[in-house]
Amino acid sequence: MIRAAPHVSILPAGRYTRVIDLHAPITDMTTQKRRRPGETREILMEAALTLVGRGRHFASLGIREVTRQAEVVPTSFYRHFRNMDDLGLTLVDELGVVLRGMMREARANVLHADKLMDESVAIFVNHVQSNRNFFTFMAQGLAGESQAIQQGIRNEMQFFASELANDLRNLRLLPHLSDEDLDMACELVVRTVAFSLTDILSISAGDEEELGRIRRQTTRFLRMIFIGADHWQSG
Amino acid sequence: MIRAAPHVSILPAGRYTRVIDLHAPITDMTTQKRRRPGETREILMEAALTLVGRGRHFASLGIREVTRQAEVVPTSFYRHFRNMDDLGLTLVDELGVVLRGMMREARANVLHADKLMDESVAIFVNHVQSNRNFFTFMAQGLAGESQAIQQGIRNEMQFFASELANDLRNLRLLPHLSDEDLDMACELVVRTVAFSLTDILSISAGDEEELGRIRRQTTRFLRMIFIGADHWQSG
DNA sequence: GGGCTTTGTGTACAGTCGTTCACAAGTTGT
DNA sequence: ACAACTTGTGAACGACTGTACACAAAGCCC
Repeated sequence: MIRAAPHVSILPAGRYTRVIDLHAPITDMTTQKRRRPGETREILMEAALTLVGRGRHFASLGIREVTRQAEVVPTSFYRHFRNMDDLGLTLVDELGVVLRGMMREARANVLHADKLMDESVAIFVNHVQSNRNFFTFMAQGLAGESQAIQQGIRNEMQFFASELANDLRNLRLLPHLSDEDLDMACELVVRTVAFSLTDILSISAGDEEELGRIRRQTTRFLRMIFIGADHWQSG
Repeated sequence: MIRAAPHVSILPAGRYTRVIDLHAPITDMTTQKRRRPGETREILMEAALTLVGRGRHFASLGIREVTRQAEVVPTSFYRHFRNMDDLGLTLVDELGVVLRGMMREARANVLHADKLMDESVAIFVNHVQSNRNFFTFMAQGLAGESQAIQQGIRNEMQFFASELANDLRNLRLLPHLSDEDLDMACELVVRTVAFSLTDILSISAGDEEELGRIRRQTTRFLRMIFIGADHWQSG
């Protein structure tokens, strides 16, 4: 187990204020305590994601560690979550929001069937880069410790696949495929992209060259799958 | 973080003997201490795998926890491994052995091209079932905490893919594919199978019905990829 | 037999963990 | 305005953590 070095607090033990709001009305700073409702909750989730993005595995995070990163007292955690699993499930929910946003963007931008794959892969890669921590959490969760989180992420992926199948149906691509076969093909697509996710996450954040390689490889994977689907005959 | 219930030791603190060897020469049991060289090392690795198989994530395992499962005193750990990462890397090495065994069996049994996929998938599923803990460790490691373990597993997969490409070349399947394209297709195959691995691990051990569904789905995935590869034209 | 090396053991220490509790401060409802 | 509720705080607990050290027992080499 990799443990962080013993924590040496520079700040005095006590109340922390996360940001200094310059626009706040002038009040007695020493008595200011309350945040926007739900803000601490978000801060805790953000803190967990930050630690995950820093290389830690979600399964190895502890309550104290998260609250420390969030600059909140450990007891505060229980005001918002029952345990780390609970926090993880909430993260899965937000992951769903991120994925839906990605889907929306893909639907809006991918207009020409001939560039469908290049553009979709590009959108995916961009979303992964701008939500790196979220996607790291997703990749970890697929083989994670909590059955519930695992199932949640799996559900998100299946939903994504079925939406993709709907879109392809509407676009009249692969028209000779039965609904079932189209679902299958889309499931394969989503899995392939999800695996590329781990490729992206394994390279350092700014390595454009390697990123291009992954982008090309993923596109070729998808192309091969689509060719297979195009020549597929059910039975 | 999910913690086990506080450990209550039933045995008195002290030396433990893993198995009572009835065929051992009669000796003073109180002075028997030495094991077969390297045995404790194996016991520790086995203990880690057992915990992983029991649902824990490798990243969340601690030295004390592993030694407790191994029925060995915590300090013994350091006689064999520098830390948990070190143990993990050794597990990756053994994982390679398991994978090579699987490859050997596939090569020996898959003689007819027409049944290639069904038989290969069956062999894979069998190996996963008889080495469940190892494969769970593999699935976890793909998005794990340790970069080194992650890279190790990735390397094993790439080696597997390149061996598969060699076999397909020798079998004169997909003869029109360039070496590069064949490698690509095999990489996609290995990834697809690896993802099915997480499916298998997510169902309960004896669920034959669900297992059959996964087997069928994986076979269909592979068939689609091969059809795609068959109609692939490089460029 | 005597020394050297390897392996397992017991003790110990300082630090971290999850969780409980009583209390303070702010928010909301009336 | 006052009560009820929600949220943040600090101290405290017992258990567990990784790791260091000195020592004992067994195998190995000469």
